[in-house]
Order: sequence, then structure tokens, then C-alpha cells
Amino acid sequence: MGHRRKPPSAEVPKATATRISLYLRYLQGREAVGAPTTSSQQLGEALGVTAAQVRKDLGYFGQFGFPGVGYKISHLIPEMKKILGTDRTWQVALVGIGNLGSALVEYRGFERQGFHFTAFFDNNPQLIGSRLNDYTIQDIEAIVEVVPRENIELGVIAVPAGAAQGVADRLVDAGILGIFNFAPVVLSVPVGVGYVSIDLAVQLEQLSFFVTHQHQETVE
Amino acid sequence: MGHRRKPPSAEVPKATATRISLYLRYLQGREAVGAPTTSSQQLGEALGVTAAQVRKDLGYFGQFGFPGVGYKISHLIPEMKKILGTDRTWQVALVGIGNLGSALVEYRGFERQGFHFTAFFDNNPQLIGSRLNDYTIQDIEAIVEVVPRENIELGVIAVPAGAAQGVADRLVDAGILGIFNFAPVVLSVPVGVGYVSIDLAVQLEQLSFFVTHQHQETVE
DNA sequence: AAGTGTGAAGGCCTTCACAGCA
DNA sequence: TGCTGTGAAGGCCTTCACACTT
Repeated sequence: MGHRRKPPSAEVPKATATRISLYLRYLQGREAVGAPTTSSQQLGEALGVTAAQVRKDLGYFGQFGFPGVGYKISHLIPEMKKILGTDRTWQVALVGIGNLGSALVEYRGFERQGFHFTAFFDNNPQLIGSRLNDYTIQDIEAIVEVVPRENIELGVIAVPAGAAQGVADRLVDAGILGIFNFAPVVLSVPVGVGYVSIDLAVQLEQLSFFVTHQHQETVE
Repeated sequence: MGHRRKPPSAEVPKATATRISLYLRYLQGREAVGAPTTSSQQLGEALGVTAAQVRKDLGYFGQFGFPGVGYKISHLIPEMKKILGTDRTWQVALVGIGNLGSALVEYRGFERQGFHFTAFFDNNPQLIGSRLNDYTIQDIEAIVEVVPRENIELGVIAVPAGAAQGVADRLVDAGILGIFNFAPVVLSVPVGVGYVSIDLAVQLEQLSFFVTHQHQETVE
């Protein structure tokens, strides 16, 4: 039995995609300390899921393990990256250069996984024209022109709630493939454009909910 | 039938708690424009869920609606806040005053929902002793002493992955009720302590996964 | 007439359990 | 023997459908 990848033929549970990312993060940590192999049991314990869940998740995408041995970390990492689409780099535009936006630019985790911020937009005249990481901050109006020209595929929205849908519309018009939204509002984007949204206040409310109702919960 | 709250007797689905936050955010937006009522249909359309789902979610906590009329926004908002535990304020400690941590302090959304940062910790001698929002940044070693003294109930971790578990352990020792983790690692916290984790790179990987596999997906 | 509240049905995800391979 | 891969079972969450209320 070997390590054969397959197209994710069957429908993949939403939660599986999230866990694949966590598996990858764990594997990268293990590789860094020189571990050669791991097992569904070990992965599961580290991430708080059952070993069966780990095997099922990986099973959606292929056969990567070796019975009696486990998974070879150096083999599994590239496979996870292919599955997640991070076996390549992505050009990312950031819209909204406020506190949060600036912090995201500095955040090393994105670059480390192959996401490059190569365009910056804001509507503040004070910011437009100034430099950030070797790039010039441009007017939001320029999105429709710049995004296709620079082959930008993903857009991060870090603007106030009231401006977010307008920015999303512009990104969609510009042909963006996916939107990562930090504005505290649910955006409407057409089918075919990827959409992931994080509302930081909502997440903190989850914590107060769990604490208030005494059930510990783990959320990602 | 009227507006009667009940304890969340039955087990509440994990996803329901998330949606309650989104309902609240939407209601606050409607209230701001003076809307008196809303309906499960309207709520559902705005958030991308079915009307039945909305009614079911609310149903876990009580009877808040009026048949033929819908939900009175001014009544529903306080009820949602009680459910989420944000009908009060929370004292929050921030550990890790880097780019992300600093941005979180400035982020208005937390304050708006009643979360107050009232203690700051870092292990960088350059930062310890300097002021942030009227508070002095203290050494991480001081967590165990300061947290109980200042009645701090929630802790936000924004330190590098390698330091996160140690910080979590300190917070737990200090009697913290809940931990909100931004470090890209799965933390182990005892049962009884709330835990919510966000890995920003994981979320962006979700987006590249969806885009790569052509299925649009909405995630929060 | 309009819209909630909720048992029942349905569907999706997780867990189980074990055949099969190294 | 040890551990994966996977059909089958189980459980949880969502959707349906309609009685009931204003």
C-alpha cells in the first residue's frame, strides 16, 4: 500500500479543510525537530480529535500512510500543501491600511505559507501615495485596474463595516478569486468567488458565551 | 405568545452560538437605522442561513418573537447580549504586545462589545514598563499575581507559537476563565477554562483551498 | 394574513470496528 | 504485530412542515 493522491472526488466536509491546515501546521512543527514519522493517533492527540477522524480526513484526498508505520512527515507535508493550494505562492491585495491592516502586513505567518502582499489600497488621501513594503498605497478606485494587471488572486478586506461591501464589489469586478474579510459584516459575493470571514469581536463573544455557560469549547 | 427567556436547557449546537453573535451584529446595524422589527426570513437572508435555522437557533434560548409580527429589535438585542454574556463588561488581559497585539488594542470592535483591555504583558525588557492606554506593560512573570488582583477574567494570547503554551499555563494558574489564542498552535487548557483559537494563516489557507477546489464556501 | 415555535424527517459528519497490508 | 483505509453505524445539526398565535 502506498502514498497515492487522488482528486477530492467525494464531497469534502467543510471542517475537514480546516483540520488539514492544522495537520500541516503540526507536521511542520514535527519536521522542525527532526521527527521522521507520525501516526493518526499522535496527530489526533495533538489536535484534540480522534485518530479515526484524522484517517478519514486524509482519506478524502488519497492514501498517504503506511500500515504498521504511520505517515512519513517529509512526504505528507508536500501533499497537505498541494491539497490546500499552498504548494505555490499567492499574490494578495490588502484593502484598508489601518491598525489591523498594518498588523496583517507585518504578520510573518502569511509570508511563511506563501501568501505575498503585493498591492495595497486605502481611501485615505493621507495614505495614498506613501510606501509600504516596497509598494505604493493606491486609491481604492484603482483596484479594478491594478488587480488584473498585477495578477492578484486574493483580496484581504480590513476596512470599516460600512465600506466593506463596496470594496468586495470592486474586488469581484476586478476578477478576484477569493476574499478574506475582517470587517464585522456578512458580505455578499457571487458564487465562484471564495469567501472566508473573520469577525474578531464575534470570536471574543464566543469565548464569553462559553465561559458564561460553563461549557468549555474549542473553536477554530 | 410572548417573549420569555429560558435557560439553554437542551444542548446548544456549537454553530448556534456563532450565529447568535452574527444575529446580534445584524440587529445592531438595523437598530442604528431605526428599524423597529425584523423577521426570521430577513435575518436569514442577511446572514445566508434559512429562516427555519434562525428560529431554531433562537428557540434554544426562549420565545422572543411575535407571530404575524416578527421580532422587536429593541427587545431582541438585550436578550442576545444576555445569551452571549455581553450584557456586562469583561476585563481582558493581552499577552504579547507585538504588531498583532498592538492592533488588537486599537481595534474598536472589542471595546464596543464590552471587552476592556486592562492589563498588558510581554517578555521584552524594552517594552516592560512602558505605557499603553493608561496601563503599564508588565512582565509575563507578573501574570499570576496581577490577574487575580485586577479581577481579569479573559486572556488574549498574541505571542509566538513557541511561547504560547507557557503563557496559557500561567493564565490558567492565575485563575483565568477563558483564553483567546492567536498563536499558530493548538493549546492544551484544562476542562472548565474556555478556549477559542484563531490561526490567521490557517484561515487564509482555507481560502486558497476553496479557490483551488472551485467550491465557493462561506466560513466564519 | 403573516410569521413564530417546534416535533419529525432528512442529511451530513463523526465514530466505530475490522479487513488488509507492511 | 502495528497501524492504515474504509464501509457501516451512530449522532448531531439542519431543514421541513404545520399547528398556533397575534
